[in-house]
Amino acid sequence: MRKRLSDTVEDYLKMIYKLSADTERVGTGQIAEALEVSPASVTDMFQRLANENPPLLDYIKHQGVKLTNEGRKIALEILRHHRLLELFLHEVLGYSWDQVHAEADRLEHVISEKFEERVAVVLGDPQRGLHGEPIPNRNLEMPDHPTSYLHDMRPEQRGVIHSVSDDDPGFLRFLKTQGLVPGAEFSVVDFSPYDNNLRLQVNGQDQEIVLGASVTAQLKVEIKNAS
Amino acid sequence: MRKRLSDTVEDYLKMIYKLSADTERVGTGQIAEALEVSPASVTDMFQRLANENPPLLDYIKHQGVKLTNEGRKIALEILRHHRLLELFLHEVLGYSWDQVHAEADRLEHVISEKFEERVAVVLGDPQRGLHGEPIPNRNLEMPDHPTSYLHDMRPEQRGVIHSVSDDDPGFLRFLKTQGLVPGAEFSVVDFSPYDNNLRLQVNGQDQEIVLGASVTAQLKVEIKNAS
DNA sequence: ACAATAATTTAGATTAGTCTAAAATATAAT
DNA sequence: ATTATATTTTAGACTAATCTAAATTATTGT
Ligand SMILES: [Mn+2]
Ligand SMILES: [Mn+2]
Ligand SMILES: [Mn+2]
Ligand SMILES: [Mn+2]
Repeated sequence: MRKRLSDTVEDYLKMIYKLSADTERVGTGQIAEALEVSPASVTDMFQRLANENPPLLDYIKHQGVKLTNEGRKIALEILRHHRLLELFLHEVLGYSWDQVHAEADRLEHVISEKFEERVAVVLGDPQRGLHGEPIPNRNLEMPDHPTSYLHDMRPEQRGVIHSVSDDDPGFLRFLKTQGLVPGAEFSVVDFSPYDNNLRLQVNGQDQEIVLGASVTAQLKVEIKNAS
Repeated sequence: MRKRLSDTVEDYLKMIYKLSADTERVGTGQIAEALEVSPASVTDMFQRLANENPPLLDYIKHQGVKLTNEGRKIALEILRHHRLLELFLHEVLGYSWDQVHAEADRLEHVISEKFEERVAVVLGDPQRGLHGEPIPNRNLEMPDHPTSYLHDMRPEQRGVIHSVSDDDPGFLRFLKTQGLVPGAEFSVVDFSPYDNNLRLQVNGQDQEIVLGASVTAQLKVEIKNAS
């Protein structure tokens, strides 16, 4: 039995995990920005979590933090809850894909292991969330998944939308109108170097679409090998 | 939009509502006992809730509190959440009737109005909870329900179990083995004045059973008119 | 290499919810 | 009607999580 952690602590760990995809260490300012709290609050929390027993963070002054194995386990636990819940809200309670995130963000801290397990069974042990994200398995191992963004693709390349940023309902509704859902195949037809706009042809859509960097940086893709 | 209240505040209001079934005003000590906090903490909370805008409690020093209409609405809201959730956990996720309470006690504070509504629809707008309790309707009106306890019945009387105290898993499992579930009909065959034991014949059970006051005081009954 | 700027940390304060110990008040008993 | 007991309230303190303002440390540009 692990000590009961506050929602706040769980949110910090989850966010540190997410931002660790990009950089080895995560800085005070990044977390302050992402969680919308002051940098001073973040420093305080970093210190507290690094002094926990066992430590949840590896903290070096002025250089930010790295999750310990303990801390990562907790982050993955919460992420599993979140993604199972989103799917559950959609499949069982009929939420639309832009409505699930906010509800899951609260419930993820509150459900028991039993609830998690029952939901997983009802859903048939899914490996991917409603927005395409990989779901950590029962042992909290994260399945392999692509790490490229649409943002970095160039003309001639073909790909499949893997997963999309899920926290902005308006953005999600927009994506759906454009057919940009996980599994959608597309090819890049043009690139504008100054604004980083990409022109795409999405399979099944009759019009080509042009997307700015603020959109393309939110879409993870699997890049198809040229055949 | 009502201001977001803490889980703690919601628990106080819910408990005050429950204890108000017996006495007009609820005292400091009763709540301290029920919520397992010190009397000093309760006094503090009584004062804070009475000074809210609008006030959630009507507090008179040394005489305890009464819910205001505002306070009652919140208590009923949480109670509706709790009872819908218990039923949902049982029907949809396969929890047994002794396992639902603890989970619902945490989730009740966290689900949105939308979640509540979807669950109500999935369950077919139930009027009674898994342990027989009345469920406040969408407008937070509590349906009519009996207020007698098995404890106060006497030989010759017949009755139906209406609802049972739901917070002790062991107690709930015991009740099930005795056939003492909501809807069960029975007749009182004997009463022992010194220990308040009651001997019952429960319909469908072959053995008569003897129940002490600590059991009979936990069972709400509908008393059948002699016919 | 050194000053200017940016990021981070420390210091001190605040709020909700809790506690223990002491003071005040109400209830019960003689 | 006093006294004894039980209950409630007040006073003062603690923790988690936050803030602002000031101090410190890093980074960057010249
Ligand atoms: Mn999400
Ligand atoms: Mn879990
Ligand atoms: Mn319950
Ligand atoms: Mn509600």
